[in-house]
Amino acid sequence: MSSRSQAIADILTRAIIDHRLVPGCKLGERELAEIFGVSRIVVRQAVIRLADDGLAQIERNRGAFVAKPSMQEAMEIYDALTLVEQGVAAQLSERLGPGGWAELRQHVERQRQAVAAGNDALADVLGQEFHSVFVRLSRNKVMQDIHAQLVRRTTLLRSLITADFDYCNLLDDHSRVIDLLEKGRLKKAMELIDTHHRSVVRGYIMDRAVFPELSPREALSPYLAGDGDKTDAASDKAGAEQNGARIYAIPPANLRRTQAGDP
Amino acid sequence: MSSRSQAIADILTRAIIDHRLVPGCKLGERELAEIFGVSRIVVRQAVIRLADDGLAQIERNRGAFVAKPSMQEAMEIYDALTLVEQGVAAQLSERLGPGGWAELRQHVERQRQAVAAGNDALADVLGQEFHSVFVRLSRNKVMQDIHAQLVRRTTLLRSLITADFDYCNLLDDHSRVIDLLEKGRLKKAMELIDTHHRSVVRGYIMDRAVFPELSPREALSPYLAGDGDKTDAASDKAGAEQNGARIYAIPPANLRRTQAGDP
DNA sequence: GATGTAAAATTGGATAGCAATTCCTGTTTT
DNA sequence: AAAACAGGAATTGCTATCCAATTTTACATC
Repeated sequence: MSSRSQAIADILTRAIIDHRLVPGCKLGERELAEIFGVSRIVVRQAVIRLADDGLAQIERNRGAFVAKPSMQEAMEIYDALTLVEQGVAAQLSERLGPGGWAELRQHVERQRQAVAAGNDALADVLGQEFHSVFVRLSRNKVMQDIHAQLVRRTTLLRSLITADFDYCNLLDDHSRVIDLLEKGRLKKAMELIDTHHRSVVRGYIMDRAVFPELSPREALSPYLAGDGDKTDAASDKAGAEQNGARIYAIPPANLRRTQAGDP
Repeated sequence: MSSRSQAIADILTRAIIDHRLVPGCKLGERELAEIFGVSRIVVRQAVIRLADDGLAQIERNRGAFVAKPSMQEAMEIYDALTLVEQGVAAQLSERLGPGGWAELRQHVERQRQAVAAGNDALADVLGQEFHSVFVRLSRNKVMQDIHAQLVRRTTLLRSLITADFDYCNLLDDHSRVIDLLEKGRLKKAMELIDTHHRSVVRGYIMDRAVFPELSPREALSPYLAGDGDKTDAASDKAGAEQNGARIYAIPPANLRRTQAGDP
């Protein structure tokens, strides 16, 4: 493995995008150091990584907190995401071979099955992953990293937001984008990507607690391997094994019946 | 000021984009700590920031080095930059008001004057800045940060590259892009952005030392405020005061007569 | 010259400690 | 009772020193 601080940064990132660490939550050095069983310095390095990623904010002499983006910043993030995905769409519409389209369709199909099976958590994750698969097909690792970062930030946004509108008309956006792109109707596809994101962001209402604020110790306990204090939080919130990858996030009630994970 | 490690990361970044610290250069903790007069830990934190930015590579138990991107990665970076700037162009063509176009033209004009005056160093910087101004007009800070990071990485690339082709036909690309966009000829403008970057990257020849490898101490001496050991490197390589901002980079001979700073 | 081994140097991390700043709390004042 | 204040507790940012693991270097051997 690389460095300890990277490992811890990864866990914190995971906890944030799982909505277990919510915006504004204090990331105290001493507390985290104790939780992870490392020195304060390692924690600090991990937090620096999070801050560079836009997931944490460091205030001098006050410490680090899970980032709490403003509505303005939320819109900018979605704008940037739209721009990136539209650009990738343009590239794919020219360059993608049959295998690529097939992979995308297969992914959508898997998600559809998950929805049909009522496995909301899985559907949620697959809905997010679609966008990553999409970008991965551009075969540009730099672009992938940028996109992944933006997606993480949109996921963070969803922690402090209630999306109280009808998601149903977004359900088929993914497959429609694929169809349009493969047919070469790029402009239409790009518009769809735009409205897709726009309708998501329009539904946002901020300044309203959506996810419960857990203490860092509660929030992080499911991710700790050895010394798992088998607290309540670990057993009833985490779980859901799929494809060898653990899926910790279970969307809360207000997102359950929808395609909420979709940026 | 924010943190000490951030300040040091900024200086190192500056030194890298000024081609004073070249790819592959070892960033030893002890050495840098001594140079900056801080503890090793602060240096490590700074280097983590650089690594997150793609400007350094950290190898476990071996230390940090200025990043040495492969040709593949170089092309991906330019592809990503193209994608971003095309996207911004599309936004600006719809949304930008007269004041914005004027600002862009004014910037180009300043660069033209610098070229005419033979101030290659300034022209170089202005050529780079144009792209940043362009993106700033999108009024999206998130996008700006992503773009700035990509520009830094292209600048890093130019450290290990010789651009031995004719830049002359790129000289007016900026103003042509402005003209096309203002006239609503978006597609043409996007093509021009693409060919602009493509012709730059096509001229690259890698695996050839372009900039001399200085020791970190030599490379960093111009940036240190107080304890400036007035070594030779400081006096003959750095300087050039302009607009209140110090411009340390003087392009070497092979880039001098061109618009080399242009990503 | 190639190879193997011991010494030196370097990294990643732990720990203890210190000045500066911020937070908290209890008291005083209005 | 509410506001203002003061001082101690807690936290951060950083230094210094130490240690194990790993890598690099130097040297000796084949």
